[in-house]
Amino acid sequence: MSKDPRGNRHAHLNRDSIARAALAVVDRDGSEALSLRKVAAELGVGTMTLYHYVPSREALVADIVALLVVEMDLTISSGLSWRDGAKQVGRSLRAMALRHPRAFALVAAAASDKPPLLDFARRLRDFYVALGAPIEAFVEVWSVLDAFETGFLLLETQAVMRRSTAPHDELDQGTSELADRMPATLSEAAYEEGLEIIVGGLERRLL
Amino acid sequence: MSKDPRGNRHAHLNRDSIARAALAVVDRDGSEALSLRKVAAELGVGTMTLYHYVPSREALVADIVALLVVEMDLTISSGLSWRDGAKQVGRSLRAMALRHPRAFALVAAAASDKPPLLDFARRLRDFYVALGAPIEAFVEVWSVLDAFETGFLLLETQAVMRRSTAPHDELDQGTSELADRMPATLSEAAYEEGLEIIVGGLERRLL
DNA sequence: ACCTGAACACCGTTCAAGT
DNA sequence: ACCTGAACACCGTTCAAGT
Repeated sequence: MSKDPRGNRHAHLNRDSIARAALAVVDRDGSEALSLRKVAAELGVGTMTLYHYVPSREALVADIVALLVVEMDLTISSGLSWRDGAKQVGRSLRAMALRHPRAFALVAAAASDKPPLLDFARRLRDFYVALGAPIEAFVEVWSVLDAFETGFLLLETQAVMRRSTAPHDELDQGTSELADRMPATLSEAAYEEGLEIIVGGLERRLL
Repeated sequence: MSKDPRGNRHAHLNRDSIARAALAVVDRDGSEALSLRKVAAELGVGTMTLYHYVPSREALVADIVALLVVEMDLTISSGLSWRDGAKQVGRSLRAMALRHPRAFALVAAAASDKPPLLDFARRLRDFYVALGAPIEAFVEVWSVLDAFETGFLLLETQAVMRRSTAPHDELDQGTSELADRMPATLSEAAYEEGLEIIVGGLERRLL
């Protein structure tokens, strides 16, 4: 290991690069296979070196969630309505989930009152306010819409992961039929349908 | 340990009693604290004894989910409409989630194409069919409604668990305000509102 | 100053041995 | 036949020591 001018043995190592390596591990091996030891090995450093940048495994997971959440598109194109803005966010979340199906469970399980998701919620609130949505309604709108999106994408990413592994053999007929219809249902069309129902309902009721 | 007539040293031990002990551990210590070793200690048996009844930790978690899912109320009172049936199921799921806030994450993360949840999906389909809902629409209705309910209750059970621990001190003002308004929003009223929006929207669109 | 191996207290699970 | 301790291959994390 060569030393950089400041004496760091690993100049490429920092909180961000560690989070990216961790996300790569999750994308490849699944979220339950994430371990500090594996991430350290991936980066070619000793396990304990990571503790100089990240205080705990929990913090590392939060960093991964932060990395995923910045991928979301909250840009405001001119003339964007509140309805279309909400749908744009929903589609952007789905695109992120499908880019990282094995990591999405971490987003769904992340605490909504702490930095990575709470910061995102703030960005989202500013987005809605900029679109002219009444701020009082924000938390209501966000919770109902976000609940649907998280729940749906949790199901859809599960289905995506299943598709790339084994089929259902051992199950009886009636049950299998139901299971086999799920992949088709957990689709872009169903998601758009859900978005339309909820965005339409919220508008009629709150705005 | 005394022996029963059949020679079993632990007559009270079976897959169901193990699942109940495991659920008790999760309700008390949280889902991430679940371990076979702890459940065995709770039951006063050696860790390896559990393997004669449950094949793996994964199966034990599935058994816990099955235990939770049978708590749901799918009884059909006479004259029940499809709309009210859907709401009854939604309220029953919420009641279950609030009875087991620390265990609900296991339900949300459970595979929807395997026995515990798939069996429940079948019961649910029969319930909707009995209420006169068109069977073709079932998977669509179920996925949109279930997505909202799972997502919402994941947020609400998180908030419930937070309430029984520390408050938010270290966060800056604007962010805290947002976080502080969440508990009030993740309430029965918001859940009912979401149910009404979605059930109404689905009826208008599919039925 | 910066990094890290050894060690500790946990896991799930296999296997061979206890009664 | 029924049960289980010891052991293995993993964890996250502490602490004391390496350069």
